[in-house]
Amino acid sequence: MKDMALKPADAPAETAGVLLPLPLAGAYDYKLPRGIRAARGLVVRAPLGSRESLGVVWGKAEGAVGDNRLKEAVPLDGQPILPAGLCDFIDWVSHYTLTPPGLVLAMALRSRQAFEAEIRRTAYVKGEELPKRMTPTRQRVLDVAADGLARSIPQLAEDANATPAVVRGLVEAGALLETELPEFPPFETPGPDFAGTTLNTEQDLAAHLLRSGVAGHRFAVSLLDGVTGSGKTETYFEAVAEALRRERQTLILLPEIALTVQFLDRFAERFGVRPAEWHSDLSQRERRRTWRAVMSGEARVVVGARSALFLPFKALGLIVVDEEHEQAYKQEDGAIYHARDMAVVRGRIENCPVVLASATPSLETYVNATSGRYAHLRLHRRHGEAVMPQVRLIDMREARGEPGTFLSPPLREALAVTLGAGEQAMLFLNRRGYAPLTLCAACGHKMVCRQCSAWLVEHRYRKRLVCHHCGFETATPPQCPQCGESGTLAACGPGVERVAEEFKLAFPEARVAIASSDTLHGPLETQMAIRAMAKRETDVLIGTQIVAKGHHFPQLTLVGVVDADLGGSDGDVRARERTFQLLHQVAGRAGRAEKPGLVLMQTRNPDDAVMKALAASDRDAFYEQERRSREITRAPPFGRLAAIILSGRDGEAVRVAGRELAKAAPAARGVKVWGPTPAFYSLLRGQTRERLLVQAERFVDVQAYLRAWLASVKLAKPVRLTVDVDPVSFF
DNA sequence: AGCACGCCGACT
DNA sequence: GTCGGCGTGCTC
Repeated sequence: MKDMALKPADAPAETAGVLLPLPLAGAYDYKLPRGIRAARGLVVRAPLGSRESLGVVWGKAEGAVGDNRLKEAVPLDGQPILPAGLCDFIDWVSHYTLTPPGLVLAMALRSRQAFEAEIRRTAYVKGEELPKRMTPTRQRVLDVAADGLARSIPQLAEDANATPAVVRGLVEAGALLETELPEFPPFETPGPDFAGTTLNTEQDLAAHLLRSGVAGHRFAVSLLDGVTGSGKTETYFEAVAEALRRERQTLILLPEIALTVQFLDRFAERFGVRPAEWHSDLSQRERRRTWRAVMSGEARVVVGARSALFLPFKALGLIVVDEEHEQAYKQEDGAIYHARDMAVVRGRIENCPVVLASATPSLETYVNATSGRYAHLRLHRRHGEAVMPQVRLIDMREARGEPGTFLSPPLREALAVTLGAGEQAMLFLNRRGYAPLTLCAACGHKMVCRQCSAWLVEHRYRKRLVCHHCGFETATPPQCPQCGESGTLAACGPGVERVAEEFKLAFPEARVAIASSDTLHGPLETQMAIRAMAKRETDVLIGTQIVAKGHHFPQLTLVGVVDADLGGSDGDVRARERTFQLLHQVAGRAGRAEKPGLVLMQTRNPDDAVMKALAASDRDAFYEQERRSREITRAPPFGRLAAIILSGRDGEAVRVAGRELAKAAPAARGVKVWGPTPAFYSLLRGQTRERLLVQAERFVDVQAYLRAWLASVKLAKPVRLTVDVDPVSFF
């Protein structure tokens, strides 16, 4: 910062390309004040039309606009500079995802007032002098201040049980001296050796490798691969400790905020203090505080959701992506990116190790780990005596119960045995509400959302039909809106509510709880339901994927999967992988203490590779099969995919645009373009959606191909075009 | 993203 | 006659 002033004051003003946090194609040229060097990353205030925007010096001026017409951008006070690693990362993400660089910058500058001058607060400390007149109240105030800490007037008054007037009197008398307090209390530094850990041999070996990676200060990716309860967190905490010892920062990414509370406590047990947090629920103030502390290097460890990737780390020494296979890492709106993949990129740019942790890695990561691109650190053993549960398949083509029932006789029998033995059970069905489809028995009319093309899901407790995509709701009508017949609307298929109804009928005395996002509002209620289960106030928990994640119930010995085929093969290359991951995770809930667990999965495809691998508890058999199938079909990671989504209110315009775009697709070796086809939910929130899919061999530069293609077409106004490089969902 | 300019309905 | 609705387009 200092050398910027070294330029002679009479040197001509420099120009620079300034990136603005707006969806513009590139940087805009500006003049800089005389004597200010155009250093990349320099944060400026840039006049823009009639207003002013924050901007960042990005490079040389492009020269598209004449120098005489350039406005002057002024550096902020203190001439803050974004870390070079962040600037390079923004460019990389922009290039890879085909997102305008300014939009990516906007994600990085999400704390708008991050650069405003610190608001310092006046505070008071005890001085040398004593007041001429001493009263008991005055004495109390001085006693409180005796510890030397600076406090505000109201704070002192409150702590000493006095009125602010008394405190002010002491200030007048010179017994309290005015000082300034920083705007925020500093982040405390976690202690790498606060609490010792005992690791088993396997964990110790993995921890050793991770530690030396951090010490070596080099980019390398490791997959920390271990079943639930094998101590992945404890193991990578050793790498965090090493980064702390070396005075480098750590970023730990978690897939969702709901998981952070428990995580923060666990972190505090190991390191003495909670780490800094970063997620969308932070207040403006907390955001500003954390952003600044990350940039200054004061925040040593940040735990956050995917957006934490765009924080201005001063000296990043380690990135951990926990539960790396989670789909929540894929950002689907605004800039579309996969936080796990971008974490690897950031690690490469920052020259630091990246640790991916999972019990059921994504196939991409698995392939990278088994091919030697990533280090593969496996943790096989579970804590204590816990063993993996036994998984048995129930062939629903043979074992169906009464029509309209969803719990097969073998599953009912197992439930009876478990409850009879005084143990707990869980029924898993990844479907909210009572029934996913309501159909008129007389005319066959299906109740669908007018905004979306999705079925309306019946929520019987609330007596409403709900669209799970746009939130549209309507009272369940007494008669069919199509043919007008009464009492003909029939619920088709099960949701958790319906399974609960059937269960209660069969086991009237059992204590049941339903866990879905409809019954549990927020992490607090989820926590309460989990506690009730842990305290054995619930016998059977019936839930959606909300119950699949890491809670252990020692008395839970039976897990029933109501429909293991859900989410089947709807054209999504990753559907099988996701089914496997989810069911594996659900199965892991059973038998975590000394009691052996049993998992029963109801399926109509018992010969499917996913089911067979689950039944044989042979995870790698599934991965190897899936790897081969992806290799044959040139699906990721053996080929590249990119989706182009066209959307708009005017359905016909969208379809026309789709056809025109397809016609303009350049021919290229190793590239196939499919579509346009209506997107899976072709109508979403009233928007018509069409999709084109680009399938390319690995040697193809997909971004260059897409750029050339999209530059050659001009779309009609009411149609929006989004590019999704490496799509994971096919909505 | 803002904010201006611009061309059609109900009002002090 | 104007105030204002938000559609389109530009900002170095």
